[in-house]
Amino acid sequence: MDRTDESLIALRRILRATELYERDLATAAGVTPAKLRVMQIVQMKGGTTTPKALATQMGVSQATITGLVDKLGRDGLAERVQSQTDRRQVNVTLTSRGQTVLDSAPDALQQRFVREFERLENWEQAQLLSSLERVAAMLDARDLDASPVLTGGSLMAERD
Amino acid sequence: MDRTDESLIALRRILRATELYERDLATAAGVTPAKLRVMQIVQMKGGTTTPKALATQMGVSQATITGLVDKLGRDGLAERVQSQTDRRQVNVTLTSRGQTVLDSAPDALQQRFVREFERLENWEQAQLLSSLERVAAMLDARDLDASPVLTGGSLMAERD
DNA sequence: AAGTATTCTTAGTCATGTGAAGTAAACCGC
DNA sequence: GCGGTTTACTTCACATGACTAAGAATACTT
Repeated sequence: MDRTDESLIALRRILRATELYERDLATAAGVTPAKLRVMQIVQMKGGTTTPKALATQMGVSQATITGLVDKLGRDGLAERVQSQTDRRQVNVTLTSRGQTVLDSAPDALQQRFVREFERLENWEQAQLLSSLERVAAMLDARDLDASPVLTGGSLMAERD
Repeated sequence: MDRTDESLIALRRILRATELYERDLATAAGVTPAKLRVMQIVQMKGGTTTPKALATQMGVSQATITGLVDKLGRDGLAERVQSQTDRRQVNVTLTSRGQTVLDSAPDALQQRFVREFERLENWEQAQLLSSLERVAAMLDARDLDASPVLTGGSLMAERD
């Protein structure tokens, strides 16, 4: 078996481990993965964002975000506030309960990766970082030559 | 920003890119991601496997596999065959149409990663492989001390 | 042979995602 | 400032993927 295959296998293990772990973590925190992700992004954006931004960030449609925000609202974890400057817009913010829940539900990757990573030697950390960024760039490239045509709609849409 | 954070960001980019890409690819092939995954695993296992093995491999319950195999059957992409040796067991195989579809829907990671990977210098490949395996080991539950219980039902979330 | 364990399916439920169609506000050209 | 277009979001109907609980059939163990 060559290195390409082995690398792919390692990559799949990473994806799989993360996916499974995220599910469990969300269950433990009493929120579903998608809702947790929304809350994390809201926090990351400084405590308030629009559905539009959430949809872009998460790579899903606005309709999906509407549903998630509805549920977060019902759970008392987030709120909608009409924007003053543009009344079409809605700002999503966390309630204090939402904050609490979020703080108690550490990020899946965070939890699992950080602990191990910080245990490594300096040079190892440097090498891992460099490799991960390399791989990310390889996968994330939006300017793929001869990229296979995928779906209708703008696939090459967004990033961050 | 320190290396830990940067590494996490890179890791997330990898996860996100893969997730989005997989969706598009499955859509383009006319199958859903989960069904595609099932077909890929069947092929990987040499053309036939049991639901049990699929469930384990995918990290999902058997009931889920039953549903997916039902749908693949309805679509004419896979078939169930009673095992001769153990009549509780079922062997899932691809139909020839299933084969065709699978061949025309290259693996998401494959597609995107291989092309870039094989372009790298020898030493770079070696380093990436080593790093990826390292990260996979870090994330993989099996290798974690005090790993949180992952299986169904109650999860005692541990906090550091 | 009886009891237990394993493999799979069925049934019911829930979460996540979509597209299409609708509403309301903002923007643009004149 | 009016009319048309674009943008931001919601609603609705529906597909997919996942779970648990319970059941049926077969195999294994003592």
